[in-house]
Amino acid sequence: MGRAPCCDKNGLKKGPWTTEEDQKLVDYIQKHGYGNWRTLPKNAGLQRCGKSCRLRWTNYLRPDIKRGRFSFEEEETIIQLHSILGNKWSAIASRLPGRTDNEIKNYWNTHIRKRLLRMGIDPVTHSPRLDLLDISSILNASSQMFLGMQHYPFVNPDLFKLASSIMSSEHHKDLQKSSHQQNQLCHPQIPEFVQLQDPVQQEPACTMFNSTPCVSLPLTQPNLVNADTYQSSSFTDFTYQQHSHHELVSDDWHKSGVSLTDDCVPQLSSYNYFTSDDVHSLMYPPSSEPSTFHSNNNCNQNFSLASVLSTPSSSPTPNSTIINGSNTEDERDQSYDSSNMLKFEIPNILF
DNA sequence: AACCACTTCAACCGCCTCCTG
DNA sequence: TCAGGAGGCGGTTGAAGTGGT
Repeated sequence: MGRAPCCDKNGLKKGPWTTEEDQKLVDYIQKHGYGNWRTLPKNAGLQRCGKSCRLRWTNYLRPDIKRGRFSFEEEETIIQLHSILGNKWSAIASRLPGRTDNEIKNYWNTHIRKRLLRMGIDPVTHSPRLDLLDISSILNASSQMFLGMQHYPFVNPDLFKLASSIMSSEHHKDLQKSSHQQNQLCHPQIPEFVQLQDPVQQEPACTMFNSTPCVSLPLTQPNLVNADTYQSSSFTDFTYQQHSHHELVSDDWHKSGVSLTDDCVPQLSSYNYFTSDDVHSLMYPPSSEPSTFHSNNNCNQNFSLASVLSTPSSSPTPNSTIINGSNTEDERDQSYDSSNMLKFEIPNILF
């Protein structure tokens, strides 16, 4: 359907807001509250589009906005949530009190994204950039991709619970629509939002079990399972990609050492953590050749391209550590060295 | 001091979803 | 059920700021 402009653009001011305009908007909202942005500018005596007023209020004038630098914890949270939610800036912002989606989006694009790229990490997938790796080795290894699944590190459970709750609420209605169909196939204890069906294919997008598609996940967004489930399954974005394009049948799970519970939940045996040396070798490789990334441990076929890792004590200091502004980019890079964020390893099978 | 390149971020644009009549 | 409006969201832009020469 056609969509009329949100406002008559003729005679409406654009561009930076003046202090007078800000004051008018603040005064009006303090007296009458916000809402009905279409009529608000007229009532407030502003020659502005309602959308412009809303944006100005939500991104700048709102009294609860936290201005200033992002703390280390905030940045860590952004990265972890982004690895799960993708560019859902509003969802990410909802978990960072005082921060707006616009601010987080800008910060991601101007700081975090660049840093990840410098580190050879794809900011979209949170995986090592494949264009920097030996593709042939990767292809050869792809058939063994699932063998090391039991060694995946896992997303910080707390963060994952947050993300799960976000996505759960966001997709609640959609899930209500589709879940009853899937429920016939799945165990009743399977949370609704792991039973999504690919709306396009009309078949499970990620069938994990060949005969009984208990868990199917949408292709249009990162894998997301219940937080409690995730503590024992630990998908990464990389595995998501693989699973999305290669149906994972039950044999794969059995071969990989993943046991299936009655709840159709894969059980993983252990979590992996990484030493700071491992991270350092990744972030500061001896040469620009990505293939020189060394596999740090003795777990053969250990494929842990985790974008977000468990950070139970992620904060390097008891108090928030400011990493934006006063610190240089290099210093900020190094600050990751002392945390276990952004740690992943290249499996031996890729060499 | 002037110029240029680069970075930052507020603001805009257009699309999408939800709500209402 | 559907059309249309309102609000929300993510991508993009461009002015202002900053640093280097």
